This record gives sequence, structure tokens and C-alpha cells, in this order.
Amino acid sequence: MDEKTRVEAYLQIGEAADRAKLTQRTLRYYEEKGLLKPPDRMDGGFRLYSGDDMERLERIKQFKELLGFSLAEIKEMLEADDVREQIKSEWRKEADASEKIEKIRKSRGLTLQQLALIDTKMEKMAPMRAVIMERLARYDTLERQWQEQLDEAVVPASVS
Amino acid sequence: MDEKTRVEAYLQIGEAADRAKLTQRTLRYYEEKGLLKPPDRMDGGFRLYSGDDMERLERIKQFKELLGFSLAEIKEMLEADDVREQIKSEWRKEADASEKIEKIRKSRGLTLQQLALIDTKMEKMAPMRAVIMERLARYDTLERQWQEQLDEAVVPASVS
DNA sequence: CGATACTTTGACGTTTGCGTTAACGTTGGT
DNA sequence: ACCAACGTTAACGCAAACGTCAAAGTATCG
Repeated sequence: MDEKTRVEAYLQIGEAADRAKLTQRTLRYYEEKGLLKPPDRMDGGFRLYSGDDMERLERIKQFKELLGFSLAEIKEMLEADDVREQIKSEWRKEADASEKIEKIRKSRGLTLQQLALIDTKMEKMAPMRAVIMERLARYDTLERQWQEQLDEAVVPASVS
Repeated sequence: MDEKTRVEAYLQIGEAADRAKLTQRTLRYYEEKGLLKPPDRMDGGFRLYSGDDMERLERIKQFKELLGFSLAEIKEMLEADDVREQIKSEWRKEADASEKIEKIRKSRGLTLQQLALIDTKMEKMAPMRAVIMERLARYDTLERQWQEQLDEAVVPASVS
């Protein structure tokens, strides 16, 4: 059963694409571009996507759709993140401390950029939302006005 | 002076592009794609952009950068908006009332879509922001840890 | 052992959103 | 009248992000 859960945690490309709401082509493309690490394969060569892979896909989608990053930019961001995980697992080597600090700072810098971008987007979205709300209100009054026009043309006929 | 203010309100394509932070090519392209109405021209054929044109450019940029719309989608949205202005200026014809109501409803529908999109984006951005903040915190502690490692290797030498 | 469904790697095609260059016309100042 | 700066159209170019075959191998079910 430990075996079974592990097996069921993997998805073939078809299912993986469906769940991520992407196409198979896109998954292979992301792999080709280095956004996804080459996934495990079954004996026959079929790709097997892990839960981690699926999470990564989610993050990619968010970067694209929410922040409008290009795939190249997304790759950079994801790599910055990999740095953190990688350094955490290298608790051994005490050497190269200053070199690692540099890497950390660089990744932190990129993460700060993400934060800044999100913040400016959020700041711009609020007023845009307000404008849209106003516009909606104007549509409503406009529709009501023409509705009256239409009523005035009909009601007298039923009264006469 | 009335003449002068009217003249100064118009910009040639170079200035217009600079102020909108777009290229001349982009302005012509947007015109070609129907996102901008063909602007007025001087006698020699030079394009003259009005204040309205500049505002429209701003809206186009927002649609692109904030919402990630394609130019085709943006065109649709802007046209929906033009409908409102156009109908407002057609207060005359009382006829075609139901037809106009239809147009208004369609435009209102598109505007509602914009609102929905903004809202889902804003909803997704808040948690994303939180995740990024967490990540930043982890970078900070990680950096501090390695900084200590580095200090421990240096301080004893200065003490000995 | 088929039959059917799914997957693989190429490779070429497509759309979007402009960039770039060429050849030529316009404007404004001296 | 001329020059430099600015503009015009037309055409080709191009990178990104996939879509879409084709030809072949693999999985699975009865």
C-alpha cells in the first residue's frame, strides 16, 4: 500500500495536462525550456509527473497569468527558489559560506522584485476596479432610461 | 489663444509615443488593428494625437499590463465602451430602443467580465503575496545562519 | 494476441506584437 | 533655398509560445 500510494501519486502526461488545464505539448515545452525538471519515466519511457511537478506547474501558471512573466523570467524565478532548497539541503559543507550568502542575496533580490511587481499591480488594480464600477453604474442608468422610453411607447397603447 | 490651446493639445507621433512610453511603430500598429481610431492629420499627412487618444492609449496599456489581454480582446472591450458614448450621443432617435438596449446589455456584460477578471486576479494575488513574504523571511533567516557560520570562522582568529 | 488508447520524438506551421529597414515626403528654422 | 529633424507607407524579419501533424513505440483489456 505504501507502494500503491506512491504509484497513484504519479500522473501520466494526459492526466497531468488535464488537471493543470494545460496541453501535453505545453508540458513537454516547459520541460524542454527548463522550467520543469525532466520528470521520472516508466519503463516504456512514458513521463510520470509527481505531486511536486504539479505544484510547480501551478506556480508557473500563476507567474504567467497573474504577473505576466515570460517563460524565461519564470525560469529565473523558479531557479532562484531552487537555490534556497538546494542550500538548505547542503547544511554540511561549512565552506563557501560567503559564496552561498551571495547566492542567497541574489535569490532574495529576485523575490523582492516579485513582491514589488505584485504591489504595483495591486495598487493599479484598485483604481481600475473603481473606474469599472462607475462604468457599470452608467450602463445601468442608461439601460433604465431606454427601458422607460420603450415602456412609454407601449403602455399608452394598452391604456387607449 | 483658443486656437493655440487647441493646437497645443495635439501631439505628433514622436511626442505621443514618448509620453505614452510606447514606440511610434506601436501607435501605428494599434491604429492598424483598430484599437485607435485613425487620428487627425496635419496638411502634410502627419498624425495628430488628441488628449482623448492619449487617454485611450493609457487604457490600452492597463488592459495589457494589468489584465494581460490580447490586442483583439482589448479592441472588443474598447468597442463595448464606445457603444456607451455613441448611444449617449444618439439621444435623438427614440426608435430602435430595444435594439439599443441589447447593445447596452452586451457592453455591460463585457464590463462585468472585466470586473470578474480583476476580482479573481486580486483574490489570487493576496495569497501569492503572502507566500512571497514567507519566502523572504526564510531567505533572511537562512542568510543570518550562514552569516553566523562565517563569523564563527573569523572571530576566534581575532580572539586568539 | 489483437484492438484500442495513450505516449514518444521530430519537425514544421501559426499567431501575436511588434522591430527594423528602405525609399521617400514634410516641416521649421536660418 | 536648403538642411536637419521628423514623419509617411510598405515590406520583410523575428522571438515567444505553443499547435499540429507524422511515424513509431507502449499499455491495457478481453
